[in-house]
Amino acid sequence: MRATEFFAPTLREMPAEAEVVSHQLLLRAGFIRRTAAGVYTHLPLAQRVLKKIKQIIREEMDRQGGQEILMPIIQPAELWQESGRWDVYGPELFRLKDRHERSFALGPTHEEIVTSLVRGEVNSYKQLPLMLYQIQNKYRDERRPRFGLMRGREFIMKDLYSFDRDEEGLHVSYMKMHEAYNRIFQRCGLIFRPVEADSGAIGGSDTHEFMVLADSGEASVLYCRDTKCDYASNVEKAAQAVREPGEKEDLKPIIEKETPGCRTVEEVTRFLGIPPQKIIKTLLYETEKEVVAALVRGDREINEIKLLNTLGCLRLELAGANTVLRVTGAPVGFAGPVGLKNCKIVADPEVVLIANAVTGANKNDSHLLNVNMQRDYHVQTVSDIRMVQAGEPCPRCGSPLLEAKGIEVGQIFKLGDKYSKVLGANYLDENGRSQPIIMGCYGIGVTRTMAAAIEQNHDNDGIIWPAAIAPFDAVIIPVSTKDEAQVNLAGEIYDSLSAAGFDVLLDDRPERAGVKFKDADLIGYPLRLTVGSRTAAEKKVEVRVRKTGEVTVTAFNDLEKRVRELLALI
RNA sequence: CGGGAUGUGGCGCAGUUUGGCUAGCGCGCUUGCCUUGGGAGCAAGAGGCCGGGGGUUCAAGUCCCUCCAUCCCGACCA
Repeated sequence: MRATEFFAPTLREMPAEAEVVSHQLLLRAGFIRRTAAGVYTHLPLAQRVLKKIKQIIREEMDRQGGQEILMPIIQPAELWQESGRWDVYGPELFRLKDRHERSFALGPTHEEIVTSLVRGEVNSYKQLPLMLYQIQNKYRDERRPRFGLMRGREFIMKDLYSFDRDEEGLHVSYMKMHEAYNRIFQRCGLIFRPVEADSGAIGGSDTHEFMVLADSGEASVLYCRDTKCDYASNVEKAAQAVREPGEKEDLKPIIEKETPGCRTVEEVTRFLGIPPQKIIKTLLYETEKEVVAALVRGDREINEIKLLNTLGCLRLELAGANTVLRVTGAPVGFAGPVGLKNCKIVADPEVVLIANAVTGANKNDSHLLNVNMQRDYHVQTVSDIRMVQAGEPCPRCGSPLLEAKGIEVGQIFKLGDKYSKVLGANYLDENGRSQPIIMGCYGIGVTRTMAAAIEQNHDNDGIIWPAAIAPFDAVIIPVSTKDEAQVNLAGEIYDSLSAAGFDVLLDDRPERAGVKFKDADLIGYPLRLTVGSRTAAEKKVEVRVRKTGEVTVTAFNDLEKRVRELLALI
């Protein structure tokens, strides 16, 4: 491809609408343009990168036995009503009507479609296992699309669905996808981690998220410092390590103490001169069924996802001031478990271990000292309901946990019979018995992976593409387009590298060298091949590695070999 | 959905407070000259329903009402 014919409109200045690096650089370097909020047009550069990512994905899906199909974006409402998600999915589902007033949705995911396909075609255990996938646009009417391609309303996703006879079969399929995902992101040149994750509303099943580590990531990941231990988890899910009971302390008599205006843990610790570890923090939550008091140590934060899973409820929110007053008899800030009635109490295991604790007295401006579980109060449930923090011991090996920010680029999920049951996707086993097909689903955000690669690989000058997904392997820059020797040599290089199978861009624009260098750095070609007066006469080429800035001079005859070597290293 | 901000040539912005006559600047774009190793220089040009609608006024980019769009923070997110 020649730059004079190539559509890659770069911008000198940073567009005002972009905040995150990947968004800024994708716009500036001429990869994308915004069409509507959260909806983008992919220009040739982006399309090239996406093609390479998709190709890697296809190869790895096929290697594990996946078969590519293409399902419709437009999905009939009936199927969604059948699965129950027409009502559950909410406003995030793009809905539309045809001229006959029939309702449709733009697919945010394809469990309904694929399950309905399989239920019609698969009847026997002999047809299982089966893995079907597609790479296609997805639609989610996000409340707030943001960060460019990181969270759009239209995005490209690979989704594979596995169909097995039983849980064992599902586990095999799941591990195949786990392996495939590791290979995919590795091949894309990304630094990532598979982490344990919360399974959300579906509950109970295994799920892993694949996180590209980058400071701009929206998710927090905890992982074991010991590289031999592979524990890594989304903070939402991270379990606290089992703790030994501390030194025994004699139980002291309970005392009520006035603590005027001390509502927060910090205020109470300062007023009473005690460490926050001695405080039981009591938070009231409302679910769709009841009011619940959640107890954690004063220096800890509640993990609402864990609490929600513990309670088995659908909705959970912090109780308002009126509810707190009604249930505890005191304003917000003085709740405690002692004497608390008409309210379920859930405690974190750490709370059990606190001897002579301080809690709210359920009375304005008062706290209780020397409170002890069993003697002074009882709880219905003891369960891990708090956030784990960096530095705490790994639940598997005890080494300290480290924290990192991650961008979720993929998730693999054991669905079980959730969709097969409601949609009636069954097969006959060897005994002629009808059984629900056991399913799994496995997604990769393709456009998000492109953005994540930039978040992880850029500098002040622009993008630094990993070679495997770069739009071109190299750019060839003749310093002066008026120097015939340079132009001819650049042309020869272009022809020979193209013939050797490389993707190369010849920057034949009649621009000054500086302009072409700046654009090359911005767009992020892994290699830059400069043909200038210094070297052209000897038929030599300067090879510059974008990532390291390293420059070497190579004879034209050795260039193909040199390029191959360098690309393999990057 | 709550809070905040912004809409003026392709991009980045000034002008709006205090209404005034022909709407500016930088970059980019076109043509010519010149230049060619890190976004050169000179000259001449093209390009604007000042987000839309309604209103106030002799007069609106500027004031009022309303709608829309976009971005940021939060809440939310199989």
